[in-house]
Amino acid sequence: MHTSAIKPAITARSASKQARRNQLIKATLHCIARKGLSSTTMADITQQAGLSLGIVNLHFVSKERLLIETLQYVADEYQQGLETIYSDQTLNVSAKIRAQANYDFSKKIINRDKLAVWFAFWGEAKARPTYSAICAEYDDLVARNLTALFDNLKRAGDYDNINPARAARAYTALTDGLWLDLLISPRKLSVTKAREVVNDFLFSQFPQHFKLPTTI
Amino acid sequence: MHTSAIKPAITARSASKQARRNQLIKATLHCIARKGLSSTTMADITQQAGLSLGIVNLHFVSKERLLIETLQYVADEYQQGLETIYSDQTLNVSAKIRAQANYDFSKKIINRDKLAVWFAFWGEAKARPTYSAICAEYDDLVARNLTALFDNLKRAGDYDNINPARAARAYTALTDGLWLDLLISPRKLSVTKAREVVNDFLFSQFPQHFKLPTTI
DNA sequence: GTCCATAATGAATGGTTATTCATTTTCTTG
DNA sequence: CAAGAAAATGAATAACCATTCATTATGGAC
Repeated sequence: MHTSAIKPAITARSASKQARRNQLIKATLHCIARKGLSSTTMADITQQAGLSLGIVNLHFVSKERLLIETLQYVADEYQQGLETIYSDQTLNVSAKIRAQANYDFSKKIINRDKLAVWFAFWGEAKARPTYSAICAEYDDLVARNLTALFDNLKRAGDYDNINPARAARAYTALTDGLWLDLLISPRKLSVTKAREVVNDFLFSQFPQHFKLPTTI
Repeated sequence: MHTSAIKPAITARSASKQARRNQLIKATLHCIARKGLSSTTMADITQQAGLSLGIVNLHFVSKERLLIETLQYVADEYQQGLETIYSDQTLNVSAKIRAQANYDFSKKIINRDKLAVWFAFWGEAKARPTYSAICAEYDDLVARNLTALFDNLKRAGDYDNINPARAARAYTALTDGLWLDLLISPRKLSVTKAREVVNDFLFSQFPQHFKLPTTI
């Protein structure tokens, strides 16, 4: 009763706090996707969450902090998915690359709402160092791991002309650019087509390890 | 005296009006790059231009209109440069592609201020159809022309595996992504490196028409 | 030089929005 | 159940900002 009573109380309390924070972050995501970063207000967010106006300041101190934690949330989610792939011992090198390509264009990562949030923050990044710091961090993870994977493939095949670091740069730039296209002109570019573009790229760099997409 | 006096007066007047508009657009560009789209105010813009507070409403009716015309200005500038290349009769197909690649990473196009402006608007694009319409328009121009150029190369060489439309998509996505990288982490990616990535890509797609970059 | 049309100014206005905090509600503990 | 702490509320506040418009400056025509 004595000692055991303390811990549940603390956990229950902090758990509920974390739940509220997540609830507000989710609401923020939704609002940014619908209205854009610049015209999302505290009233929008709290209404979307079904809570009262003062709640954000109670849990996040300020709007700016909430926005930062929202970006961090999306970045963390993406990063975790990738780390699961990178650390999966059952996958060989090319399977890992394929897994990342699938992941990068999976429903979890690229619904238009999440894309809108990414680009909303990227748009403000130059003016706000905190935003670019968060973005740069995940960029680094991808660059390091992909370079290592490509380097492995290079040793495994006949790929004298390949520069692994540059190929990794190209891959991330390619996916970022395709995401942008999916956001801006979804009528012109479908997810299926975007996948084909990535597959083309991988095949052109490592023809011994990736298949040529079915339709030319 | 009679008839000749009318014309100069009109031109002088309208020229001065256009000059004021351009002055304000330039100031807007500068402010967005420094402070971000969301925290650029009318006071910022007019101060930057060295003019009075009411001037924007006089020349552009509203802030929103000024922003739209600012985006249009940057988009037009980019588009004009490209059209000059596409219509240059002295260049053959691969020279045109090389010219575009040079142009896309020239000082005129990618100073960080202009990149910041592009991405600021892209960030708001989902929530504001007017923005995405302007962006989509230039996207289309590039897609059509590059596809045609790649198609030409395909006929000229031994490129059975190439899908010209997809290669064009890949090129634009690649450059968009590299621009983003240059904006977010300029410490990690230099313009020189970005150019190498693009050259690698062109070589990998059309090895008979582009040179392998010097350093692997 | 005078007049007048046009351009520019910036103080005042009104609408919007983040933040605060006194009050109320909810939940835990004994 | 009582009491008290923690969480939540939302009306009030204060800051900010786009827009307006009465007033002033400018420059060309005669």
